[in-house]
Amino acid sequence: MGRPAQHASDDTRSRLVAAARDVFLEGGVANFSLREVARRVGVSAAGVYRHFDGKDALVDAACAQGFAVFSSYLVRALGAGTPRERMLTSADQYLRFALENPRDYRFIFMSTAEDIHRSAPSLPARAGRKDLAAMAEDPTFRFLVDRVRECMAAGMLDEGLPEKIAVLIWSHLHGLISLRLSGHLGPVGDEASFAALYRESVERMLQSLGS
Amino acid sequence: MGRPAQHASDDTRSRLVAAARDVFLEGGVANFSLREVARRVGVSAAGVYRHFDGKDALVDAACAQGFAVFSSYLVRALGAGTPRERMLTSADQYLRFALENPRDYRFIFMSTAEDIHRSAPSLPARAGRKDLAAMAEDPTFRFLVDRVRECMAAGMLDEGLPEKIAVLIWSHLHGLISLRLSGHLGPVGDEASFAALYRESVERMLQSLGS
DNA sequence: GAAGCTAAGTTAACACTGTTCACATGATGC
DNA sequence: GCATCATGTGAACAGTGTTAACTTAGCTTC
Repeated sequence: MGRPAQHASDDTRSRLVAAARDVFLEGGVANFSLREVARRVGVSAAGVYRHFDGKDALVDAACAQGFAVFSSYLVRALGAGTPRERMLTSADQYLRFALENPRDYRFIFMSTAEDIHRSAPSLPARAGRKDLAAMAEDPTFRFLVDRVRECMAAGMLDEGLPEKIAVLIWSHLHGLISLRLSGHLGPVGDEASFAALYRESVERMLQSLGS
Repeated sequence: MGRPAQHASDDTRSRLVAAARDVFLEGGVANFSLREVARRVGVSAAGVYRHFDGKDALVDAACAQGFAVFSSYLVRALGAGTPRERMLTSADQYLRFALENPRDYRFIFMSTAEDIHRSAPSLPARAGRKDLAAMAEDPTFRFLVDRVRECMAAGMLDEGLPEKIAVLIWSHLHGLISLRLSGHLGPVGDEASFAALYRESVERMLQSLGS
């Protein structure tokens, strides 16, 4: 509160994450270079270490900002009138984000912590860390659970564990998008017809989960 | 045929891809090092270039071998008796492969060409390359389309474009597995209960697509 | 105002990486 | 016997992440 400008000149810090984001979106994970980011901001490579613990932390910060953009897409769906419309619009926004920011989407949902960081802890370690407690904080999941819950309350989805239904729906959406983005879904054709397939698939999903 | 041992001593070549696979599975994409592979085989870094065009080609070779392992899982499903059993067993084998070789699964289905290679051509370029023609050769997709087709012939799936149905099913399976592997599915709990959710989900899917 | 402390930056170095080049060497074919 | 060619080598280059020692500007506190 009254503390006098704790992070007064974090200007370069934010310029670093902005540049990191640029570099990242231009070249992907493989081409990401801490030195290149430093170069663009006009600071020495070592200088970056005054603001971040290292390359990984810098990438994390860039990712966090990408996540903020994603949230801005989802939140627009809250403007819709009925629970059903909010659910459908959420799915739409989810798709829009993926198609308009494919690299961000891949980075957030298709890359694992192992891909990004160099440490390679085995799966159990990650699962143990994330299970239940930490997972409840995943904003994407919470958002979707909320949509499911209000659809249940409105009677257009059968009662049940909202988390379980949310998993089913999210998996389906993510699966379609993920396969599309990774190029395994060639025959679907252009973007418009993929979007159509996506919407058709969402409707079918909701219908099959309703009474 | 009669050509005298064109690749007589490709022994080191195959040892290179074996070592590459080891290194890759141990450390993931980020930690993969051509020099490390060369070191393990007992060859100089430059020597690798006698057998591969560079790091990317080496990774490609390792990936191709991983894909062969994947095929060996799928092909086991063909032993089942009825079309329905073959379909369900295929889904089971798909899951088994993913859970027993999570790194391979991620490498094959969750990483994009951009993640692996350093070049970062925009999405349209990739889509153009893979659309329709090349896609028909994707063994995974062909396999699944076959399963769908014979289920249609057996009357347990409604008639329609098998490719379209295959996309729906595959997306669903992949979505579940992908979210599980990337740690976004914490609350589902242990592996056994995830497998149960997976199977339940497959049944539901088939039922909703049947007459 | 002088002294001291801290945040933010520097340069230099280390141990890596992928890649290329000029060179050795051992087997093969004529 | 001699040339060819695949297969290997070592040295070098440019680039990477990271660390250490050093400067410097700004603020606090006597």
